[in-house]
Amino acid sequence: MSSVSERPSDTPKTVSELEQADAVFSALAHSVRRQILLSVHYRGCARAGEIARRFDCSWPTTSRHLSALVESGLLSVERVGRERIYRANDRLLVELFERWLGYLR
Amino acid sequence: MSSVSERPSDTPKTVSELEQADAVFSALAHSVRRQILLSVHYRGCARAGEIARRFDCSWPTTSRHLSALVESGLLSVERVGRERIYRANDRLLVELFERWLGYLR
DNA sequence: TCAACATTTAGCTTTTAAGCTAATTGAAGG
DNA sequence: CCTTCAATTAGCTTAAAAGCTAAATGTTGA
Repeated sequence: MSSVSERPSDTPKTVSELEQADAVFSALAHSVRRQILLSVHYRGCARAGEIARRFDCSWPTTSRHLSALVESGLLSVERVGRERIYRANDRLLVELFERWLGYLR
Repeated sequence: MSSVSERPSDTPKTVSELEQADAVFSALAHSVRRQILLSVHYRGCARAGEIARRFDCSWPTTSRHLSALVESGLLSVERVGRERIYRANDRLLVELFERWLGYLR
């Protein structure tokens, strides 16, 4: 992980960090995705079908929200047989929000 | 501020709280808006022109980003003569992120 | 092997967001 | 007054996101 010296520790560091922040904030911009994220977090893990059943939109639409969350790094998937199990990567969001709380003080 | 009883303190409470979260997360979804927000925060306050000059996009585009930030509650404006002075409402974002850190634990 | 199942991908339409230039508003100062 | 200046609003185009249904993929179990 490259990091430029002479820079205060409370500002964004690497390009990839910026790109990831971008992906994460974009993923969080949709209410259904935020609900999915919290719901997966609270359960520990969830199959795609469980999640899809819980929302008003069609399964393909939810499926796309899931991909967006995975691409942003907020969720990860594991394939188990014909099912896919989603898990929340809490660390990523915790670190991002703590970094921002740092900026704001 | 109305709040329903019998509800765990670490879940969203009111409709307006949900709506505001929605507005805030949408506002944060654009990289330029995040930069504006942090830059106003660091300076304490800034005139529209100072902000507009600092970004690649046209002044009207920046102006719209500013409105989005104001509508979300993340910035507030004060009119002084023919200038408008923007200030960051840090509390809002701090509270939102702390609430989320609460959800994630 | 084949039907049933879980889920995603394709392909499409509609909505929303982002950007620009030109026009407008409204205050300041000669 | 009238010009200049700060900034927004109008009006438009393009691009991106969100939603749907139908088709495809890949797995399981009879």
